[in-house]
Amino acid sequence: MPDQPHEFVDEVLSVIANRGVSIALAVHPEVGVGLAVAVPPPEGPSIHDPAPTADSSGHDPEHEVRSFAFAADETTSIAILRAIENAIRPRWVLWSADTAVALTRAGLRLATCWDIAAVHRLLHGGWRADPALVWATTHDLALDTLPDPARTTGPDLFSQLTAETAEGQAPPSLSDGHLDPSWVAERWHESPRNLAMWATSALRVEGAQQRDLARSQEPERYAATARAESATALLCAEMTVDGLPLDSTVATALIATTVGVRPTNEFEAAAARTERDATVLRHLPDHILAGARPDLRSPGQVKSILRSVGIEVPDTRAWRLEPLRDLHPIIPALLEWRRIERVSTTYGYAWLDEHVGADDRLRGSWSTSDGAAGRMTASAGLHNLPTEMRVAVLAESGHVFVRADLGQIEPRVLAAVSGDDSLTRATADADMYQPVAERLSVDRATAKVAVLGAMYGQTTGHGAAALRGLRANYPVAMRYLEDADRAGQVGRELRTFGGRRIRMDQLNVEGMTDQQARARSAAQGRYARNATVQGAAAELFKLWAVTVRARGREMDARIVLCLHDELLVHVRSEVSSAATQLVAECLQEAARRWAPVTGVRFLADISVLDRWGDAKD
DNA sequence: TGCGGCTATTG
DNA sequence: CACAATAGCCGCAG
Repeated sequence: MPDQPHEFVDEVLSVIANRGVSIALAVHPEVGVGLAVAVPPPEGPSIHDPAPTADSSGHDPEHEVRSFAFAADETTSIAILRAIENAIRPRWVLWSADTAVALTRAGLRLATCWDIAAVHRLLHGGWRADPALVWATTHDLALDTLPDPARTTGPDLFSQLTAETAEGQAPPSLSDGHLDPSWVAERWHESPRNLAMWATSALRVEGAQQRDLARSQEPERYAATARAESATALLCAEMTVDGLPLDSTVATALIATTVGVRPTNEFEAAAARTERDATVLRHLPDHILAGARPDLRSPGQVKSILRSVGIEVPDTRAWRLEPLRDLHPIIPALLEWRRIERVSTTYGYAWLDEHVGADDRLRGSWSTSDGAAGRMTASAGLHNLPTEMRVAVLAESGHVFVRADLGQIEPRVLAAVSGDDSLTRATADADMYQPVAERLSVDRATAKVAVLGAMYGQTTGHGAAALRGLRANYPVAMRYLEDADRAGQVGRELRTFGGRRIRMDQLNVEGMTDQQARARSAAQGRYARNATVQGAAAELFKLWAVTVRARGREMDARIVLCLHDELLVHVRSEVSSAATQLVAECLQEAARRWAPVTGVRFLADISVLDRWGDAKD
């Protein structure tokens, strides 16, 4: 047992010589490092084993799992991992992206990984992907017998069993096969030895996921998606830690022009609120104001006060009130109040205080995929920052943003995943709605609405006539969408092009009227129809992003924002043209790897900016 | 206290 | 108000 970090590294590397091998990792800042790796036996494959059968881990049964443990503080742990990373660049197997966030915070940015949770979400859909569930799924255990972590009394309940496993290499599982909940909660980091066993469990799960991918409908493509998802988890960890450069002075000024100067205490804040409400309430007759003051934040009360001035509306959404502007002065006053109230509550001083650090970085947490079609998600308003606020997103001194967005990504992706030759030919045009319009003998706007309507499942309105034209001219693509729609309507399982499972388990029509059930079924159809396109677009986008991350490392290009079809890369000013070229090349590389045969053209609009808000669309 | 509904923002 | 997301507030059930 080595007691110096470099001896430990040497021992690990003496066992793992080849680059790119999978090493499972469990790490804790106060405990140390645990590693596990599958290695071939030293004498080579044995010849006397008559019929080697793949075990549940999915790894070659000839391979022996070796585990390593080292007690260390956080700094030493990071140094060890960095030495191994630099020597052989392994594919680090992680239980989840939490580990990647912790390592990134500590200054270690891994090149590649296998994110067990992300791969689980890819293969099985849904959001939950904790070790207990993933373990049970990969071991074909019944999910209804999953131990409830909340009701577990701790180690004492299973002390005999865990004492036994602590001596050997067996993963910490119960007699029924489920992961021991006390390990999931606490015990995994009680000692370096436990970390090594926890890593061993992770390695078995990774092997099982590889096995499941190998047996899937499209083994190579789905496995490629799993690797890209894992790399995306590393990118998300970095965006979570780094944040988005934001000039808080500019942001503060913007907020001030809308809601006024920052209140210095609760009293001032309340007074400003009352004053704001009064700009609307003064348009009301006295007898309404005589009772309790109406609450403008309550949609029901807004409806009643509008009724009191003779305006009857089914709801009070802005788009519905907008045409009624001239009917009564309270309408424009209310719309303006809503705009200001919105800034005040969601993108005001509280938002600034909570999410923007002293280093002028806006930080939210990023996740690799939502629970549905697989797009990335972000909190802290990173994905829905009002366009006016984007002028505050400012590159650091000596830096610029390279901003790139994919043009017409969803219809191009539809052409690729459906394999529609006619639609693929249309993608040769930089504006693919133009050739579609010519083919349908309609104007461009109509063609665009029709194509989008087909992907969203719209069946009524102006696009309806053009929809028939689409079916006649692009039958393969339209059939692809209609097949997905039908599957969704009856709750049949569906996967995106890259293999993401689209869950359809919310088919609960109990207690519904026939009409409600039909509406639900139609909604699921639209959902499924769109998820195949939106999900596949997300797969291409993520592959593009992680390619930029990998290739941009040398010039220290940092992706600071991902917005479904848009990338914002923060780079030193002197490499801006190299970075621009890189982003363009990475798109072509990603497209080639994602859909190597279809010949669909993908394009990006790329510009160099100081401020995100200077982007021209 | 938790959750559905309403509203607003984005792609 | 087609498809998706996050977020804040209100009203109501438990």
